[in-house]
Amino acid sequence: MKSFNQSRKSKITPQHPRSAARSGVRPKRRRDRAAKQQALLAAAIKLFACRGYEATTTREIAACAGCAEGLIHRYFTGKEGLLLAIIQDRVAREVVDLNAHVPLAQSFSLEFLQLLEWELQRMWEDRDFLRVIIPRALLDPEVGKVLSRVGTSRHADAIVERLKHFKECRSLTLDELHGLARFIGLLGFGFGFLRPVALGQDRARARVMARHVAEIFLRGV
Amino acid sequence: MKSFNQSRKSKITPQHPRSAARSGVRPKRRRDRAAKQQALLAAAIKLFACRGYEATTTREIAACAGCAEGLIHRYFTGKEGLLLAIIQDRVAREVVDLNAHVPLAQSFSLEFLQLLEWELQRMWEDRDFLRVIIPRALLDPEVGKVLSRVGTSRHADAIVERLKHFKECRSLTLDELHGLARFIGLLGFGFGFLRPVALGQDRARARVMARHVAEIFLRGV
Amino acid sequence: MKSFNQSRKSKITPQHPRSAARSGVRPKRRRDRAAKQQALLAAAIKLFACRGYEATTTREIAACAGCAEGLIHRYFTGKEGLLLAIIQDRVAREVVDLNAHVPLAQSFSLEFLQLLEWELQRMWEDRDFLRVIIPRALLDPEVGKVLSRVGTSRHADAIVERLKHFKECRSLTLDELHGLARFIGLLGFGFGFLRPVALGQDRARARVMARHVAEIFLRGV
Amino acid sequence: MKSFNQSRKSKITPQHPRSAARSGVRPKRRRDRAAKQQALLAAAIKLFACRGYEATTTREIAACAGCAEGLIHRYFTGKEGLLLAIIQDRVAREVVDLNAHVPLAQSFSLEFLQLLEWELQRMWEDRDFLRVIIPRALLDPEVGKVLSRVGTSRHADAIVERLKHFKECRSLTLDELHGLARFIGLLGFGFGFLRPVALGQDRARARVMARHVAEIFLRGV
DNA sequence: GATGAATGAGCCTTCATTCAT
DNA sequence: AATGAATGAAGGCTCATTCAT
Repeated sequence: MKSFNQSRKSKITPQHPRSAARSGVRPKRRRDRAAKQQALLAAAIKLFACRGYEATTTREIAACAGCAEGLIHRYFTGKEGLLLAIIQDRVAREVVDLNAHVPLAQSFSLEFLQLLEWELQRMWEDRDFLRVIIPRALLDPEVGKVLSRVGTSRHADAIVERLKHFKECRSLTLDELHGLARFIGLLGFGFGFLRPVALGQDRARARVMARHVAEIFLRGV
Repeated sequence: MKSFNQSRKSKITPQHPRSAARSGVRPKRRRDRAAKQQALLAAAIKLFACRGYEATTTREIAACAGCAEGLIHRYFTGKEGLLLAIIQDRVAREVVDLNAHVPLAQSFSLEFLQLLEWELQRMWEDRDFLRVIIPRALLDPEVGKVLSRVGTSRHADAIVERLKHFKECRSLTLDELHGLARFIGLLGFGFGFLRPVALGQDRARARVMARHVAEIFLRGV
Repeated sequence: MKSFNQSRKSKITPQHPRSAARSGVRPKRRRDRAAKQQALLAAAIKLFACRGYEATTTREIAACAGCAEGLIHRYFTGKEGLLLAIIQDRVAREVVDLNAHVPLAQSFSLEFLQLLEWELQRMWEDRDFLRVIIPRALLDPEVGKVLSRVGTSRHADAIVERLKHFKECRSLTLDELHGLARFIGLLGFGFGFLRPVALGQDRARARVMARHVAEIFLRGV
Repeated sequence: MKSFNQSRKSKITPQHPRSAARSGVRPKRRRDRAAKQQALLAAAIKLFACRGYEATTTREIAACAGCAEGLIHRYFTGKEGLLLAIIQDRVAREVVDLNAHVPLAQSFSLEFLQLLEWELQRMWEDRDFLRVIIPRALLDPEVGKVLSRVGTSRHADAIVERLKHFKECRSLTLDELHGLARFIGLLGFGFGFLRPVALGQDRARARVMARHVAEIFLRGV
């Protein structure tokens, strides 16, 4: 009975192509290997997202990735290892820096709406990953923690830092600020992912709804 | 590579009817269709919630319900039918009447907080159902529609009606009132279900966060 | 492991309605019982013939006979007992007397053709029974013996007796006469049953073929 | 109520590859697709013949063939596919050439008896196949057609060609020649297969009967 | 190292049989 | 006595995993 993170024999060491380039020895081979691993990860996330983890067969994944079924076990020690690798791959991937892309807005309200927009966008872009990981998070607390770190608290601190710049937030405790940041994330999750993806709502409509709720919140009673 | 969920394969102790669990005594089969159906539904939702739909076997469900496997097929025409029955059962069940249980508060603020509390509570109580249905909704658009009706717009109208009683809401359009209801519902879902259940956050802490956000809103930003 | 005939607990005693009429006690009840038994036998032979023994469910038989599934077990001690009962029922049934229906022909040739015609007819009429029993006979030697007694040697002796009347047969040994009788039966079986039923050949055509072969045989080389 | 066929449920001793039957030694799985396919076909025809198609389990077939159950589905797409494969295999197999094995006899009479002998022999050799296919033909018209082609008209043409060499047949029409061939085939089927296999008659006795009929025919009635 | 053929445990489902009503 | 609801053993089949090539 192994826990989520202690992947005993896993050789998942992401094996980035460029690290192979360092040594002149057989770079082709290593590039192939890394390419196949990526192909498997991509195939797996795509199939897990649209069929579900259990309903996807390793045969399908291998076929979709264009390589042999046995590689799933060699590289990732099985189907479940592939799922772990998907998560770790996402965790390892450089999180796109909010601050580098979105300059601070002029006012608290604008900033709030801007952050919401950013979240809506991110959630939509991550939808395949979320479709895979949410069902797992509902089953396995360990996965939930990872999701929490990666998916939810990801920008939380960054958002808190940004909000601190506004006078409206001066009077808020740190706890309240975190609550606020989480709320923005929640709006993003609910209207950027859940409604369009799970509930089949039109995405544009969901976005309007999100702004609607945000505006009510900002205007106050 | 073992399972994520450490209890995935744990034996379910057969829940034999009543206290006739004394060893050696065959449980004297009874004819109680309604009771068996309920037992199966209860066992199924419990197991689906903690192991996932696919990973739960009909054998386990029957054992947990204390009846024969064949009944799943007789009553619900199979495992999938059992899932549908769980959903329909929930849909059909008279939604516990908000108004009958929670008297209107004295002020808008108190009412708002009270409704939030109610939602947090409801989401927590429904957590098993949500754990089952959310993963399905991510795979099957049809299920998504049901979840939309049941899970999201459930109390929306009732909440709107209640809010109308307060002078603070007089100036709001119906759309805005619905936005307000959605706001409460989202807080309930996010902090009453998602955070404690999926992300493993302490429930009390999640509740505090929800109140923080509500208070900021009520106080005005 | 029980043999074919020792039906230990079977109460298959054909229970003819008229034997019930003898005693004035509850004749209705007994008629019902006998009627249900006959209905079950009829339903079973029909379904066994068109779906096969294994592919027919006791549920179907009961439904087709218009009575409860449990009766199959009460009356015939199960599905297999029903099959035995079908066979015994057929064995017990008074064999239609060849001599009473078909007067001796004027010549050997006419007699031969007349007997062939009779066999073709009998086989066709018995086709449902044959469809049931032949597959069983191929599996179980005991059934084969019954079939042999009932189906093949049935008229053999009668036929031999009739053939003895013709001068053409004077020179034949008893063994040869039996061979001849079996040959007539074989023609009947092949062209009266197997070809139309198993090989899907047009019945009229099969009959013509049979006569053709018979004529060649009679004409000699 | 036990089964008709006393050996119905007897365990089939797993026929592990070669003499590696020494206990404890895992049979060192080999890749020999063609051999495994043949082993499965052989096991299936044997078991189908003695237990019947429905009563034979895929588990038994695999055990008897000394390979894994899954292969039945991989190679033949299931139990039914295995049955079809048995039929196709038989159809495809080059019919042992009558002419290559049996030289034309000196006279018509000798040729007739020789052909009869050949048919009796062939039917006996094909008995397992016939035991499998006849019950199927009684259920499925499609199978009937195959049986018709393979089992009945198989040598008809070859026989007709051979008979043409004899002066006794000069005066016969083609139709009559085919009648003659059918006569021989029917004797072969009836006395070479049906009587010994289905009716449990001694094989030698059945053969004598067949010769009696043939001799009567040859001698002229 | 890569491949995919072979394995076999375990799944959902069917259905003859039992037995409470 | 008759019913049909409940039982549970056993079936065909799938598919993650192993391992000969």
